[in-house]
Amino acid sequence: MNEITNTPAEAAQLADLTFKLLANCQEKEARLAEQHGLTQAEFRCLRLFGTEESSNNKQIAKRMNLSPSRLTRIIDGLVRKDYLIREIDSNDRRNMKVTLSKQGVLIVQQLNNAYINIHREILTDIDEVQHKPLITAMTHLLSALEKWIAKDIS
Amino acid sequence: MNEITNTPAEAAQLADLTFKLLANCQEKEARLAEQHGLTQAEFRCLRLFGTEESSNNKQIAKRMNLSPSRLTRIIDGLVRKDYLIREIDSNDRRNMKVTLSKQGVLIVQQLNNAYINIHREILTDIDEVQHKPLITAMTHLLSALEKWIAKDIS
DNA sequence: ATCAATTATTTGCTACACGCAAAAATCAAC
DNA sequence: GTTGATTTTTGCGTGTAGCAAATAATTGAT
Repeated sequence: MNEITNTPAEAAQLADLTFKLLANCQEKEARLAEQHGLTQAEFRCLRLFGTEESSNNKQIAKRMNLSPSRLTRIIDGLVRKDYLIREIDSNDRRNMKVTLSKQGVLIVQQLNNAYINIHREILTDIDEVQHKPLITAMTHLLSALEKWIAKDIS
Repeated sequence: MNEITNTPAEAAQLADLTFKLLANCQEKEARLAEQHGLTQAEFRCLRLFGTEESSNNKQIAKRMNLSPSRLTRIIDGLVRKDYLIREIDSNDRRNMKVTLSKQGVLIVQQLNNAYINIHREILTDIDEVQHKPLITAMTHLLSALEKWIAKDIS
């Protein structure tokens, strides 16, 4: 059991901040996805896919923290929209080799640019000397959060 | 049109951070909700409800950024679980007056404590001198994000 | 006082998000 | 070659969410 000694006020503030931040980030992602005719799941899949060569269903599912069956259907949608190509892996015919199509590569680039632009815009609204502290602080928060989540699979 | 002058590297880092933070916070909320036998929507509703006296369907929907019809069903669930009481407002019989039950008050307290405890735990994992900068930075980020979202209803 | 417009809630319908369990196909090992 | 493990897919149930129509109540104009 960890000893917890910091002031509760700070924890309460942080709780409130992450709660509100979560809602706003969700909204932000939903908007961006919609602007590109994608569902949120498809958006996340493409973004996580990134420039990765190719992968099979199960690997992507694991990285996205989703069930393989869910992934099948997300990829269904992206194949229907001609962003992904799904073909049987000739080495192991149980696997589906999933690859970005030409259009897929294109939209991933667009998506990344748009996503980064949003954050560039957001940064213009924050005092420049705060930028590095913000990124440092959030990096710490993220790793602490990841640790908490990993731990709590009790 | 705003001029955008900051370094793209920072924007890309921030994009990556908020993307990952979103996924992790979602996971965190889902866990907490599940531990209390609530769906995520119910969790958010109760948390937003907080210690507020009472409210009607539409007001809650507006605050939660959901449609009134969606709210009807979320409240349905919370009434079935005996956390909320729904009765006709005698002043205006079109309104439903929604109030926390005794059990409701209790679980909201539990929920808040648990939520704050998580963040207290997370803070123990971050250098103490970083706490205030973290909160300051995230407050700025949140207000910048809120501004971006409000603006972009173009 | 009555009737039309407005407002709040609910219900039916639809679409997406997600996981579990069973089925189908393939591989691996004996 | 049969058995067991692995990958994907399909069916089904549940949760999330909004829109449009139906219902009920209020308000306002005549």
